[in-house]
Amino acid sequence: MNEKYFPAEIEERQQRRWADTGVFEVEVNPQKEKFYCLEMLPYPSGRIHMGHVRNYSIGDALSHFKRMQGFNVLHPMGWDAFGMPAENAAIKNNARPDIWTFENIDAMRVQLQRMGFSYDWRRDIASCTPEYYRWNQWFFIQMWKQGLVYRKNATVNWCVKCNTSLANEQAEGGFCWRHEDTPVELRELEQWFIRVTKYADELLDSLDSLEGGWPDRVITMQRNWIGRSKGAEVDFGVEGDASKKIRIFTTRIDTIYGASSVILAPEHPFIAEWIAAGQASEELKTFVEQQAAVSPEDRIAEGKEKLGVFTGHYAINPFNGENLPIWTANFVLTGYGTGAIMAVPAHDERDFEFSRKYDLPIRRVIKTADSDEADGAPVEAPFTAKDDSGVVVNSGPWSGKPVPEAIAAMTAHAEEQGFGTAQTNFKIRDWGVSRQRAWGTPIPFIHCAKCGIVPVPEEQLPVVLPVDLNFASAGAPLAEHEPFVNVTCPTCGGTARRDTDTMDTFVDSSWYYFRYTDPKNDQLPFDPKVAAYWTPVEQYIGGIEHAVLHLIYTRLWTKIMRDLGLITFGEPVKKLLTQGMVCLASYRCEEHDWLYPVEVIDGKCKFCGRTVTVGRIEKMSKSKKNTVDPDEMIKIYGADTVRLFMMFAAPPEKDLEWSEAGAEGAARFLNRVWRIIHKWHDKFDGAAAGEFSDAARALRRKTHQTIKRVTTDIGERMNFNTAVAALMELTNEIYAFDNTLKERAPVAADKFAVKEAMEALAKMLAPFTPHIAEELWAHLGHDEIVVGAAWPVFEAELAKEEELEIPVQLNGKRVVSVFVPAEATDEELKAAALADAKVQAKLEGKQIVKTIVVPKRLVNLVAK
RNA sequence: GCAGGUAUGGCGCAAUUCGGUAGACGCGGCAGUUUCAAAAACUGUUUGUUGAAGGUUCGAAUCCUUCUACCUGCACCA
Repeated sequence: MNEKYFPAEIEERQQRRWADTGVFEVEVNPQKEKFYCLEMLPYPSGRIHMGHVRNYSIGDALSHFKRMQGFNVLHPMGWDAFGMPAENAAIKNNARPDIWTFENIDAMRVQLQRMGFSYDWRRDIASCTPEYYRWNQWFFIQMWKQGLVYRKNATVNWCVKCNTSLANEQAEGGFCWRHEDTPVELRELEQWFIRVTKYADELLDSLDSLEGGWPDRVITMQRNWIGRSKGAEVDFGVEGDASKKIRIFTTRIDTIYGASSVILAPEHPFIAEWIAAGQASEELKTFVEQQAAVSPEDRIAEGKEKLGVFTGHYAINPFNGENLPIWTANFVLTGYGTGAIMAVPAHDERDFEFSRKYDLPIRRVIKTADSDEADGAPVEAPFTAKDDSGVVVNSGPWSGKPVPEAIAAMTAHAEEQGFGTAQTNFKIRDWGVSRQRAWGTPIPFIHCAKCGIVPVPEEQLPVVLPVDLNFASAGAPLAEHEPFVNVTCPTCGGTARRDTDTMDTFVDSSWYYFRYTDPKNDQLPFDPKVAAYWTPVEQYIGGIEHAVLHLIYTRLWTKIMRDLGLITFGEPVKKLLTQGMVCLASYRCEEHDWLYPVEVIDGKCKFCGRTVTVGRIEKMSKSKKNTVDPDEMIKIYGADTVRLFMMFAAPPEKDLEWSEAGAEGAARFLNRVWRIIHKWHDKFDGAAAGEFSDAARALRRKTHQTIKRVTTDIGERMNFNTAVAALMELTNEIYAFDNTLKERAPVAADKFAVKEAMEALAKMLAPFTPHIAEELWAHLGHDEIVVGAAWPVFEAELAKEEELEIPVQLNGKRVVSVFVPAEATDEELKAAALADAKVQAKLEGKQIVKTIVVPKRLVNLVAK
C-alpha cells in the first residue's frame, strides 16, 4: 500500500477493474428483487457540467447502496440527442448535426466514465439513432390508429428570410435570431397534435397516488398546469338572427343574472361573419386586425391593458331574456373554453376592470349569507369569494339559494331547457408535437394528392432522417432534400410527398427509460416481459426544471403504453427527487465584463487589475461565467473528492454552493482515512474478539451506531450529507482510539475493533467514493470487489450506550446533567436527579409540584 | 396577486420524524506540537435572544397565529 493517496492512479485502476469484471452489468433475475435507479439523461452539449455531476453522484450513491443491500440494480445512462444546438452548429459551419452530436456524446461519455459512475454502459442509447427513433415513429402510428394523433392549424413564429418557423427562443424580442432586422411573423400552419386532453382527468386524478413519493411542489405545479375547471356551457341567442347562438363557458353559472355583456375572442367566427356581411364598424375591423398580430401569450401578458370594442350586436340571456351588448376583447382567448364569455363584473376581477373602463353596468348577484348590504348598493370591488359561502340574490327564482346549490340547479335547468350543458375544461392543451426542424424524428406520414394523409407502413419503418442536408441555403433543409421528400404513395402507388415535420424532443424523453430495459430490441420498443421485471422506476432523480413538461409527457406516454398493452401500470415513477442547483458567486470587471472564477485573483481582474464586483450566489451559467469545470476539479482532486463534496455540502434537494475550500476539506478527509488505514493495514495479525477495553468498546459502539445512522440516512431519508458527516465522525473516533494506543501495544481485541471499524468505513464510503473504498478494501485484505460486497449490518447490542447523560431541568431550565446506567428506570432517573447536590441547592425552600420524566432522555422538576 | 419553499455560530449547514441538553460534520479563525523555516499533519480552542412578535405547553429551533426578508413556480383560463 502506498503511503500517500494518489487519486488519479487508483481511480483509473478501479475503473478498469469494474469494467473487466462487469459488476454493473445486470440482467433480469426473478430470484432477486430489482431496483430501478434513473437519472435524467443529458443533452450532449459536449461537456458535462457541475449540475450533471451532482445529479449523477446522487443517483450513483443510491445505486451502490441498493446494490450492496442485495438488490438487482438497473442503473443506465443515455443521450437526449436530438435538438436545436446540433442544428445551430450545423447552420453555423454547414456541417453535419449527426457528426457533431456523436462527437459530443463520445466526449461526454469519457467524462462520465472518468467520474466512475456505476452505469451498465451496454444499455447506452442515443435518441438520434434510427434504432431508437423508429419506435417514436411506431408509437406515433399506433396513436394515430387510436385517434390520439390528429392535425390542426396552429400558430408558429415565422421568419420570411429563413423561410422557416422559429422556436420561441429563436424569436425572442420579436426578431429572428439570424436576421436581426427581420420581424417575426405569426403564421398558421397545419401541424400534428397528441390528444393529451383525453388523458387529462387521469393525469390529474392519479397525481394523488404520487403523494409521498413525489415532492409536493411538483404535484402542485402539475395540478395547476393541467388546470381542470368544472363549469357549464350556455347558449346566448343573438338579437335579430335566430340562426346564431353564442356558446359561452362559465364556472359560475349562478352569476348569470349579473351578466352585463357577452365578450367574444377577436378570432370568434361570428366576428368574421359580421365583417364579411358588412355589419362591422371600422373600429371593430381595425381592432381585429391589430389583435391578429399579437400572440395569445402577449395579449394576456402581465400588466397588459384590457382592450375591447362593441360589435354593434346584442345577445339574449337565456335565463331572463335580457339583451346584452356583444363585445370583443383581447383578454378573451380563442383557445380556451368556447372563445366566448359572459362578463359578470360584480364577481370577476377581469370583468370588473373591463366593465369599469367601458362603462358597462355592474350588478351584484352574490353576497355573503350574513351581509346586511342592500342588494342594490353600488359595487366598489368585485366579490369573488371562492369558498362557496355566498348566497344568490337579484336572480329571479334562484334568489336566496346558496352558491353550490344554485350552480347545480341552474345547470340542470339549462340542460332541461336545451340551452346549456355541464362542461369541464382544462388549461392543459393538446401537445403540439410538430417542429419545422431538421434534427429530429421524422414524422412517419405521407401526403398524397389522391389518398390524403397516409401513414408509412410499419414494416417500412424507420423513416430514416437524411444526414446530408444543406444547412447553408435559406429555408428548411429537410423540405429541400428531394430524395427524402419525393416518395410513392403506399396506398395508390402514385407520386406523393413525405411529411417534413419532425417531432418535439420531449417525445424522445417520454419513454427512453423503458428502452434501457431492452435496448437492442428490433421487434418492439421493448419486450413487455422484460419491462414488467424492471419497471416502474423506483427512484428518478433530476432537475426541477422538468417538473411540468417532461414529467407530464412521460406520465401521459406511460398511460398510452398501458392502453397499447405494453405495460400494466399507469404511473412510471414511484419516487422523484428534484435536486437543487449548483451555485457560485459571479464576478464582474468594469472593463472585461463577466469573469470566470479563475480569472479573479485576490478580488482583482486578472487582465487589468481592477477590483471586481462580486455578484450574488446563483445557479452556475455560461452567460455569467460563474462556472467550474468538473474536469479541472477532477484533475486537481480526483473524482472521489468531487463526488464526496457534492454529497456532503448540502441535502440533495437544496441548492449547493460550490466551494474550493469545501472540496479541499473533502480531499483532506479522504487523506485522513487513507493515512490511518495505511498505518494499520499490515498490523492486523492475530486480531480476535476477546476482552475489550473501555476505549475499544467505545470504538465498536461508534462503528455500529454509524452503520445504523448511515443506513437510514441513505436508505430512508436520502440525506447523504449527514451520512457523510457520520463517516467523518467514525474516522475521528478511529483516530481517537489510535491515540489511546500511544502508551501501550495493541492487543488482539484492539486490532479486532480497529479492523471492524475500518472495514465498515471502507464499505460505507463505497456509495460516495467508490474508487478509494475499493482500494482500501483491498488493502484491508479482501480480494472481492467492495461495490459488490454486502452492506454492513449493525448489531443493536453493540450500538447501545452503556451510560446515559440525563439533563435535569428545573421549571424547564437545565440545571445540571446526571449520569445513569443505560437501563435505568424512570424512578431511578428521578432519584438520581433529586440526589444531585446542585439540584438540591436550587430546590431549597421550594415545593415540587410535578415531575416529568422522559424515559432515557430527561427529568424536569416543576417547583414553586 | 396566488401557491410552495427557506431563515439556526464568521461561512456551508446538523438537531424538526413524534416538542425533551441547540450544534454533529466540514470550512474559516486562534493556540500548541512538529520544523532551520514554512506547508502538510496532529492536538486543542473559538461563537447564538434559532428572521420578528404573540400563543399553546412543565418544556418550543420543532406545533399554532401574525409579520418581515429572500428563493422558486404560476399569473387575466372565464
